[in-house]
Amino acid sequence: MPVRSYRQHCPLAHALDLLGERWTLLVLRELLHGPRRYSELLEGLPSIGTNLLAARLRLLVSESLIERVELTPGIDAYSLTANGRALEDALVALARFGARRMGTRRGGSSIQLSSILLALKAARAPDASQDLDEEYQFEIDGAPLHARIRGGVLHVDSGAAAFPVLVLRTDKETFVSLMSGELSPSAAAASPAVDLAGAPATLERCARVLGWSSGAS
Amino acid sequence: MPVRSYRQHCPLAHALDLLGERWTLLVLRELLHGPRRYSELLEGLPSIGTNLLAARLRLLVSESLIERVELTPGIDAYSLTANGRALEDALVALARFGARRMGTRRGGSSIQLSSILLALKAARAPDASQDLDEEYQFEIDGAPLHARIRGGVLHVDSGAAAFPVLVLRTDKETFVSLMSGELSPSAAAASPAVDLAGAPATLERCARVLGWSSGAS
DNA sequence: CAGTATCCTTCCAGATACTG
DNA sequence: CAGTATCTGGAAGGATACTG
Repeated sequence: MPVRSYRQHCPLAHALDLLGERWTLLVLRELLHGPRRYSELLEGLPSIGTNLLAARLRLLVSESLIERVELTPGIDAYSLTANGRALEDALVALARFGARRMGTRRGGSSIQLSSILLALKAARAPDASQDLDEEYQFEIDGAPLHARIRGGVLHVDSGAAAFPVLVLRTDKETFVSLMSGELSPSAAAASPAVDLAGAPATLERCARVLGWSSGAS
Repeated sequence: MPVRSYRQHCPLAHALDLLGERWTLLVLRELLHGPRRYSELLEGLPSIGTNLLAARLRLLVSESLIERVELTPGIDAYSLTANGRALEDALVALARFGARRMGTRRGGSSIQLSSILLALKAARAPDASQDLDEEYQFEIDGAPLHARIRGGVLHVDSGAAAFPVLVLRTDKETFVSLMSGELSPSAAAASPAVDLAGAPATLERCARVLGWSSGAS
């Protein structure tokens, strides 16, 4: 237990005793979509400071929310345990709250791929998408991810889709401005920074399903 | 924006910029179940220190997650705004995580009524309760609260139930040991610290529905 | 690459005194 | 009652130099 505990018999206080320190939840965000090496974590968490990252990893390992794994012989990394994966709902719920008040991008802020994935997971499909069953694939700075809508439920993960109705290749900055509504789907389809396979109308539908602000409520 | 920001364009980082400081989420927990006066908040957050509570309240008001309201003429209090209420899902998700690793009560830890309410909201009804439709009422140190199960969905709130199949009066400590499984429903029914209206079998069912550990998985 | 070690700054806990 | 103001020790955080 951390030295600084709330000392309340409360599930929330207990969770915060564990996770409430600075950076902890962002480290878990980085690991939410697969194992990461120490140096990759440093990249994804600009300005964390090596001592803090090491301290957080030590804590999370000791609480068995994460574990060291051998990625390939000689290369090891950190990976979520089943206990750690149980936090996904909480991270998504917090992200959903944060997304509502985030607005368009602020100058000087960096963009992580893990943030984009989390933002996609935090989206809620509108009621109107109840009867859709299709997949969208994105490639952001070369990294593939996909979203599937089926029965009104959205499922997002990294990796390629099996039968996407749309493939959109672009960079992080452009994708973020698309999500925020700053860049409309039609403008994106025409943009030289975007490589789109699929009809522009499909991209419009995708934007509505994922709640990209230009179309939705 | 706080001085210490993560400066990432990420919905989670954004939420934590706002809520990540110590005490902030616990203040919101206290307000989740109704308006509270400054002195009531101090009671519910032992050891917070008047300056920190004032600082957190100032921040939350300025971000319009809470607002001052006049409870009765001359008496004012703090209350969640609609924006603040949007955090309930996140608090419940974190509490659900915390509950899994909380175990039985630690010596020296205090118990707040708001924590009990949150813990009840974090419960998930088992599949077996799909066909139940009933209400349970609790009175903990005199404060009424209730849980309703219907269609497999659990709804918990403060206040009295309309047609409870069970009324259980006790103190916070006993109720907590009941929730943790330390005290079995049958032992509780016989305990002098508990005043139960309703069949012991009903209390057993209630304990299963609310996931009190002795019966459930 | 994967961390420790170090130094310095900022924040927090706890106490207490004061104001309208 | 509902705060604000001030103080002090200690813990956490930030930056960077260093090591196996």
